[in-house]
Amino acid sequence: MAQQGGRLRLVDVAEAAGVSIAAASRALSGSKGVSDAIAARVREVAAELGYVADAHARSLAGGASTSVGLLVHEIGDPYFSEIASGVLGVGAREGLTVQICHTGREPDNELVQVRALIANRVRAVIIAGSGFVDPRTQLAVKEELRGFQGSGGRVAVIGRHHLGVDAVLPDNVPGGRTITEHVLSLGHRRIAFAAGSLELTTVADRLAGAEQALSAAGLALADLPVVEAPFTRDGGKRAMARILDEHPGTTAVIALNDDMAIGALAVLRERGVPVPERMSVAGFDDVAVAEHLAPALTTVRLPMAELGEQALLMALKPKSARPRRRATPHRLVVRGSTAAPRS
Amino acid sequence: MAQQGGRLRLVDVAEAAGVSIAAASRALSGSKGVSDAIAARVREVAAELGYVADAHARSLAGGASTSVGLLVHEIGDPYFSEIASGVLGVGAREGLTVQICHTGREPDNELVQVRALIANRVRAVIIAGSGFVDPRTQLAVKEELRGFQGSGGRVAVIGRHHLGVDAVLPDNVPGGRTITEHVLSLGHRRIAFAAGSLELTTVADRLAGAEQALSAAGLALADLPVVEAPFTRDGGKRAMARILDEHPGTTAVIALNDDMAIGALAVLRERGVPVPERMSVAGFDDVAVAEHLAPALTTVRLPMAELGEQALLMALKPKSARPRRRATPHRLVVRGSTAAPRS
DNA sequence: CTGAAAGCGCTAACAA
DNA sequence: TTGTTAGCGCTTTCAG
Repeated sequence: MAQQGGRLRLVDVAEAAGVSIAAASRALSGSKGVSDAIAARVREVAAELGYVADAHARSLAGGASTSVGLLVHEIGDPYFSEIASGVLGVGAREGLTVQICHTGREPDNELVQVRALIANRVRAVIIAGSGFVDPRTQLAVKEELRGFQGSGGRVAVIGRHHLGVDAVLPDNVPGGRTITEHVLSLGHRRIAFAAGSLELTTVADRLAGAEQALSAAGLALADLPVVEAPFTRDGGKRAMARILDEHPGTTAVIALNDDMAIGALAVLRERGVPVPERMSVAGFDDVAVAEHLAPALTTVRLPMAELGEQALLMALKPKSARPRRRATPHRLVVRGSTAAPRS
Repeated sequence: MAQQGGRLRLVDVAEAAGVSIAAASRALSGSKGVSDAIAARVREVAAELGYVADAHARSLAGGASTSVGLLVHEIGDPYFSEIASGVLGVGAREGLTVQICHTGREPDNELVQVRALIANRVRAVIIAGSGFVDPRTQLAVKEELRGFQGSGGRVAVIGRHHLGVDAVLPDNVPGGRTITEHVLSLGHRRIAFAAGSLELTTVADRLAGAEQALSAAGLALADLPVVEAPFTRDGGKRAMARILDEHPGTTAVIALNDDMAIGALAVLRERGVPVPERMSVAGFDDVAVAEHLAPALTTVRLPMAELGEQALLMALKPKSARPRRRATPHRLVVRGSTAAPRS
């Protein structure tokens, strides 16, 4: 149960069990080629001593790495922390440790972080969060990941294309259509969009869905205000302010994620614009707090934790000939923040 | 820029630069004893080749580990994800990777997770989140951490006592007093507490602060309902339901964290109890969404990201003779969810 | 089935 | 300053 000074090593366990370190290794790593009797004794002794194998030595020696990497934009953002929760859950179940990096929404950090993960010999790298419309933005990362895969590493992405790897894809396009259809069905025509950077594929996809819904209703996205701002709560504030100032006739705002919607609601509250009476607000993601906002937010639910789980599960499977893609469902969740425009 | 099949190793860089691997090692790890000229050339070649040292080999060979571990209760919980954000921020700045584990609020998982972290040769372990009133609960963990420290590992905790290591301590006791004083000052006397498990030191501390405020006002905590439930949104719902059912005269509820407060607000909304007119609700933590709730939540602000930053910074300093403790400030944030009881 | 021995890629003595 | 060499703790051939 106790160990002092120098941590104990495999030799110590082997000696205590009266076997060779090879046998001890096999017993503990679960490889074939040890009698059940010895395996059992070794495991027992190891447990008694509180021995835990050095993961570094293990992976250096060619054993399987027991850790995976997760890269997100910002771990403090509920969207990503819920994804992370899914990843950690599966990781714990599989006996894997998870290294998490975040770029702080600074795309240039991505390369460094991915390299750090690879340097740590993770078995798999999971990248969550929107990619960029311009594929060149991620050339270096792509290159790095190719090398990683070349040496047996696995890669899975969540909500990102252009990378030629296994992917879990949230329903961004259909979701964009769904939420827009909802707002249209309420009777709104003077709709504005609070969008994150148009460079983000997530934003582009959600807008593409919106466009489909609009065309079906005889409207064109190009005729409606699409205000671009950071894909955050603060960006939502800025976008809402601009919509109010520059497009005063607007009756409904579709924010392209919940965080922006939260920011938008804050501005509307400050300015005394009643929601949904004077302005309907819709979000996207359904983060855990969406239902507790004032008013509760109408949004599109994405199964975030599940996204994370699926991605890790996918990354743990052996590589397939062609990249796997797995679409996840979405669901419209109508709450108090949207209503018919007052006539 | 590119590397195929086998990842490239230090030898490759050394050869390409025309120096010994020792020189290359020194140049890249920034140790003393290389001419600037060679150091520069090696670094240049390495960058060109896209070489990244194998962290496992490096740490196995006795070099400093470049990763730290963070253990939280549940990464999807904003309290912890904001702490994690602080840790990741400092980590990135210091060139450290961060392994995050969560127990899923299952204390029994803690030992396994801590061991996994140690097995990964992290330089430091940071444990965030309440400990347990009964010190025996964590005997094994404590033991494990002692061994870790004995072999040079560093440990810091956030909001947890009993562990004899460096600690960043949120103002739980003073904060508990502050929020209770606020509610008392509004004129409430029929106050109920929605508490997480009384086994959690955080809960005990916040209640202790409440007790101070109550005594000062001539009241006794023992005379007031303290409803125990899980320290989560859902627990908040359960606690609120019980308070409503069993203590109908209650005019104010102090939830011992924001998550519980959010749950409480949900139940009050469902049951049509107006807040704050019929019931005041206060929380604790000031998670990012607290200000966007309906009504906005009166709470005690704890600087979560800073907690994480401080803890990592502390853990990166050399061990001190006696454990460091660093208290962080709190601040009462009065919003719409509390008001005087209607007379 | 078992054990002895050869590394995994790197750093840290040690020599030169 | 440089280069040579001995391991770090483990897994994995390879003999026995």
